[in-house]
Amino acid sequence: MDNFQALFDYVQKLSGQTLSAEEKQVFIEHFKPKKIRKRQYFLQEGDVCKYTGFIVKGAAKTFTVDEKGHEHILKLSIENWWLADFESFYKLTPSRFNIEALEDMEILQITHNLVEEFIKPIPAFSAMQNVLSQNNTIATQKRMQSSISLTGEERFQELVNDYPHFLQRFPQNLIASYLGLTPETLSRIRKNALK
Amino acid sequence: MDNFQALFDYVQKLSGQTLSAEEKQVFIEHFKPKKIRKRQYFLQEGDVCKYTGFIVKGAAKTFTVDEKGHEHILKLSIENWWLADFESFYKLTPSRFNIEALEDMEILQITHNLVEEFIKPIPAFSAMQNVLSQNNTIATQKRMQSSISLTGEERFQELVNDYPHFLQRFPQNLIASYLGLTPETLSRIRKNALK
DNA sequence: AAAATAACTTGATCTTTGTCAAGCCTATTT
DNA sequence: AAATAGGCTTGACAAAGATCAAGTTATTTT
Repeated sequence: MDNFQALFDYVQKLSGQTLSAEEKQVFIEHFKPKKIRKRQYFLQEGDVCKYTGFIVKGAAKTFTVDEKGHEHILKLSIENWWLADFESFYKLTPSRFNIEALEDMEILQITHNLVEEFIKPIPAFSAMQNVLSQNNTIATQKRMQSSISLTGEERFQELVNDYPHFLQRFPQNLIASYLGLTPETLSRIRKNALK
Repeated sequence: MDNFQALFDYVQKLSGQTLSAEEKQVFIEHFKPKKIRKRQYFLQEGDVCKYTGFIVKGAAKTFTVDEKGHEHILKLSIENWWLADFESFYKLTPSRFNIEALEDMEILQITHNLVEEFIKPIPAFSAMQNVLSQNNTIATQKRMQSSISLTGEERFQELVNDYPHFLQRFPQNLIASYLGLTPETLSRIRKNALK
């Protein structure tokens, strides 16, 4: 179960606690390894997000499609992130989002019920959840602040500073969408920035 | 301690649990009632946010000021919300935000340490925190999605649907800033919408 | 290697939003 | 009652960003 090492490392790092052999066994028994091929959907708009998946390898985008057929990317997710539309996952309501693999992926997936029953009782896991929730609140707040107060060019600069590896990994049309810009506009912004 | 009833109701409602008399006493012993007058600051940019406050009465804005001196409102908070810059509150780092009372306020405030030591051990409280954190994740995600994919007019319409009481309660220049628009643009949007 | 697909760039033009300035209400405050 | 401040609106203009169309360069796929 080589896949699980990444998950154990992640839980232990974020929680600052160690997992016993028994606890690791609980993870192995309830998380299911799954492969998702590039362009395959993890979640389709209108479906309930029954699983959350820990990304061992690969990357995905979470997006909506508007009436004009344009994609808007809410999230870009890579290794050591949790894949899900949490609104749908928590409430079991139909999702407004699509989640699609951008590369071949390996994930460890689990349902909400199994998390609640078997995984949350593990202290390191619930400690991890608290830390994760704080980090998320902070990151989303920053992104929201940028969105209401910065220009496209400034938001791009911030992305370059905060997540430089995203630029290596994802094509610019996806980055543009994530920033709330068209690909054309981002192309021009980059051109102007080379002064 | 009439003030505390709002807090008890809130914790019980969100957690779906009841508070015993002893637990209520713990709240009363550690939360300090505080009045904040209109235009007074709860937090100044550069200071550490040492307290979080439960709003019993009144309203506040959380905002930054850019180099041109323009305000950008990240949050508008009213009764039954928690007042804080959570990044600063959790990490005890200097805040990038200001929080200022828009009306005379009554809050119940407490430090991070006291929450951790005395309040979090109360099961209803930590259950409330989990629910709150989920609600927050969902709401912020929705706002972010709107911000990258909708026009100003559409974002305004969404606000009208989701938080109609905000329009009654706050002047339009604050609403505009919250939406990432100038007051002039929002004024024109409203004018055009009356067709 | 050829074909097909996806990604990036550039130009021309249109739309949305911001900026600056002025005027008008409507509450406070004095 | 006069004065002041805060908030709303409108106009003229500027800037940022979107759209449409075309052409180019890379990557995959066959």
